[in-house]
Amino acid sequence: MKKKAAEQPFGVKEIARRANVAIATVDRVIHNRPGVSPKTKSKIEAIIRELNYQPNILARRLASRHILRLATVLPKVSSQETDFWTLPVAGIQKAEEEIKQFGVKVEPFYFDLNDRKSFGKVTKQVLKNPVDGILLAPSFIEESVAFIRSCKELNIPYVFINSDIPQQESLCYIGPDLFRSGYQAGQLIRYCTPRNARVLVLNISHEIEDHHHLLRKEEGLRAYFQDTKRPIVKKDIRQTDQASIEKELSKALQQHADVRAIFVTNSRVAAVSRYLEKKGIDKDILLIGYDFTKENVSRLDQGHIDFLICQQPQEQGYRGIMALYQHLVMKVPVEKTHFMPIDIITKENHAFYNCDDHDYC
Amino acid sequence: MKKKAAEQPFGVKEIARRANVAIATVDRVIHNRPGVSPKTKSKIEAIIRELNYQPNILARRLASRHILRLATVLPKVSSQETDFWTLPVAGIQKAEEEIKQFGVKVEPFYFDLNDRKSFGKVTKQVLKNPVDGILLAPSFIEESVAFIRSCKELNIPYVFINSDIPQQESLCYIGPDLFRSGYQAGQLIRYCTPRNARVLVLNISHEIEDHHHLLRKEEGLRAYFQDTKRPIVKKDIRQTDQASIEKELSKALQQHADVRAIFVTNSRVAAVSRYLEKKGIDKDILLIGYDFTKENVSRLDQGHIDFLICQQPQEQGYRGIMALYQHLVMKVPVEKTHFMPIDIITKENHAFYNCDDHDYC
DNA sequence: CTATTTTCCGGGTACGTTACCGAAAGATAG
DNA sequence: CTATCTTTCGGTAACGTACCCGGAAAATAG
Repeated sequence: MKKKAAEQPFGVKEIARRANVAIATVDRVIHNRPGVSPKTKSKIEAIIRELNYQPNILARRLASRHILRLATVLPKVSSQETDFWTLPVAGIQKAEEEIKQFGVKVEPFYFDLNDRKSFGKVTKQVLKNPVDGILLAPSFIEESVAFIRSCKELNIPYVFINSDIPQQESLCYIGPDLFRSGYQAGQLIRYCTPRNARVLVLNISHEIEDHHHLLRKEEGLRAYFQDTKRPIVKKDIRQTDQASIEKELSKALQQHADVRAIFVTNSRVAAVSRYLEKKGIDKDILLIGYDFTKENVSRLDQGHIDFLICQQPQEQGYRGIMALYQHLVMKVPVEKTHFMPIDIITKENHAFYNCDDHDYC
Repeated sequence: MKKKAAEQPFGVKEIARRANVAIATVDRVIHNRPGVSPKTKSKIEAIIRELNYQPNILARRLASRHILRLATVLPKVSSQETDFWTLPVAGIQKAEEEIKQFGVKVEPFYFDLNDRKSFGKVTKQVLKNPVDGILLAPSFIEESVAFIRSCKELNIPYVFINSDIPQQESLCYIGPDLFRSGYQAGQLIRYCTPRNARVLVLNISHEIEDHHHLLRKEEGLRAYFQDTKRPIVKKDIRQTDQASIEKELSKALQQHADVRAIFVTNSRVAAVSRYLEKKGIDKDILLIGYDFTKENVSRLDQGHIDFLICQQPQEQGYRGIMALYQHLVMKVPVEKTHFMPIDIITKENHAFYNCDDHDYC
């Protein structure tokens, strides 16, 4: 049951012995601190490479008096519009629970998705505190770019979650591949509707950045039907309240009476389903949308929504924090992109969707 | 950036001080070792409760000279039959990589799924070594029950993976909910075939235990169609080579020419798809099967299989090890069952299925 | 060449636990 | 009552790393 651990891994002590220096000196070169002559420094570095020295994380965290502070910058959870962000937040908390033993602390900051100014205010707030890493949902592109410029100056690593801003040298991106998820929706529609049934794409959002986000999904869908002559129409709805959605939707359906499938490019699909149910046409039109929100799941369960495409939101939060942790504590390189699986949720399987991370089972 | 950690958590030192004893004595009661009088023991225990003492895992692992040995008992990977188990093994390795820093070592043992005697031999082998925890795929029920009886006597915790033996006081079960996955298959079939198209259920396996395993899926499928008058036929195939499968399958299809959907209750679906392709009827019959094996994915990609139902095999391995780790190292209670999500894999999304855990993307 | 600064480095303590060794009690035997 | 064993406990060296402090050597100034 109990045995001595294999003494394979060498420590600073062995390095110091071989280099004929003190442990403190080895420590200095490991942390790239000044006070070491170039000669001894290179000698020690050579030995470190030779022994393939791997610092003992436990001892390191134990001896270190620091605590790592991670900040999350996410949209406020608004139960009225969509509670999508509750799940990433849950994942973040789970991650924090796991690693707080290791001296990591997570401090959440929230901005208002309907108020781009709030984003700037919150990010300014973040940088006032001492922070070692940032998890960011870059909902507003311009403001985000400005923010991460500051981060770069301060040498604070940041990871993007849920939507990406490419070429911004983030530590990594964690979230969906938007194009492929639209492509996936295309496949579901092809399987479940007649060959030439019309498809209606609905982008429901009043923020322009977010809109760009939705566009990629639409592109994916169109790419799937590229070679077929499937009729596809698109409708942008800029007001996200139920009444406006219904009005616009009604107009669109009047104009195209042959619509047999609706692809809502975000989590507002519940509002659409309510309209279809009211009109008694929810069984005639295939309805596909996004995200595992409470309301969406409820309406999926009642049969008013056919498919929900999800991207493991709580896992995104969990991995976002863990990526920072891996980078800052474990000092291991992290992959640049973590595309989440494209999960297809139905009435039948929703109860089992990541059931161990929350209370649905 | 750097600050003193909150000194909130009390350690053994503080406990010793308050109890007017030495640290060693506190350590003795913490580990329930002999050599402490009942009086001082209860006094120390009271203080521990009062302070809500949480041991520092890092210091504990650092100071401990022990290494934890976990054994995995899984089916051998046979590329000929099915390489299903490569993914759980990958997950296990990933977990080991993550926690070997903490003094955990994983030692794999493999048995032959086609030879129940090998199971007994391997498990005997396992108990010869010193082992602190076991991850077990209980493919052979009787033998497994005997094995875990020994484990219980030796007080070694064990977790079941991929298939469960209920009421066996395992630390936990990690794997699919078989019934619900069959139910899910029903839903896919309803969506993708005409209302009264016949469904053929294929159980392809020559081991009886395994068969019982498959039966639950069939039950799920039938449960889905319970109220409808959907015609369903079932065929058991006891020989798993391609020729036997084709012979039996051909017989079944001759007998029921109106079959429009085939539900293969395990990963042998590729063999079926090969037959359908050969006969040129792979486009006429909806084919649903299980598991993300290389061959299955390849044939899914070529359009010969329509859906694969998967249960995150690598995640199962990962979580299995982590559950033991959580229990043995972190000493936190683990949930009794981890039902994995029921993932629906298609030509369109397979490339994104847990792509960060292996090399498919 | 001496005085002062700068550069470089070693000693040593701390982090919270584990676990070994041996000492002081107490119990038992003779 | 002494000798021996047993129970109960305290002191303390590790574990591998971080980091402070002070001292020697080297560089610069005077």
